[in-house]
Amino acid sequence: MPELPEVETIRRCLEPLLVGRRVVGVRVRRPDVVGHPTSARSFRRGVRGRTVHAVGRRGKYLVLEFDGGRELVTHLRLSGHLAVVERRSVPRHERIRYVLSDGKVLSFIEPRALGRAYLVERGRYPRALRGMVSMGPEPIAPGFNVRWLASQLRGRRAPVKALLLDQRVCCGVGNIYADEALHRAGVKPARPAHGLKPAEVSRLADKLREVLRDGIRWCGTTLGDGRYLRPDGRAGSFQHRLAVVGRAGDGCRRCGGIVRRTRVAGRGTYYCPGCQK
DNA sequence: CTTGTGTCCTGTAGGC
DNA sequence: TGCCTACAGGACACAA
Repeated sequence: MPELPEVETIRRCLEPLLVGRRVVGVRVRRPDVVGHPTSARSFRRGVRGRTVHAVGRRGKYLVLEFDGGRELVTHLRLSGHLAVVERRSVPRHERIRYVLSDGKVLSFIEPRALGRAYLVERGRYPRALRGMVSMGPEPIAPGFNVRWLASQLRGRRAPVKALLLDQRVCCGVGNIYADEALHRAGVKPARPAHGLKPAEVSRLADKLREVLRDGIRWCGTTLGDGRYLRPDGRAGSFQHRLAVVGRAGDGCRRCGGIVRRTRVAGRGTYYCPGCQK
């Protein structure tokens, strides 16, 4: 499932392939993945003819900036995938197809059809995209620090993991990196947020930033489920460096304890009872 | 406001 | 072998 490091990897891969190219054709194969405007026809008409000026990212959203102040915002949700393919190639589960002026095709592939593409005017986000407006600071940017995290955890009795997954608190963080950050920080995912000591909050802020940066460095996490791939079809490699996710029953690499899988905040959760308190 | 639960969606894994 | 069900989860809707 693409989280901040995966979307950032996708962004970096797409940037040189898309900037300066014009979208000469749009094909919507599955209208319900168009989140805005309401009709696939107006989406198609609004995108066609536009030139990509920049490729950005906000949290887990990928943002293609067009001329004329419009943006194509895409959220990949759980199984979404963006691939640059040849003109003849039609990937399985392709939902939207953008034909580019250089003859290549940007294909929005989404087996579960939960991902969405939105065409909006810059800064004017529709109801369906209000998550973009309420989104917190990027954990890898300077605005995210111990003070911010402490202010968000204060007085909250929800499990600390639930707050890491809250995009208003830690944008871009999803199930994998939340578990990995908590493991690096030595904090049990189910701990009520307000019970964390200042040193633990501080460690968590540091480790969150660290694990996201590592995820980017290793080009994201490709697990068997979800099948995240980079736009050129290559896998990421952070899956080889996961400390707890997917390792239930195996030994913790730090303390030798047995990694467990439980359920926290309604999500499958991996942690080590030996070194996470 | 805060917190927990249900919903969307479909490929895959597991049971019999 | 093949059918069926449960499960996975990000973001949002909604209830208490």
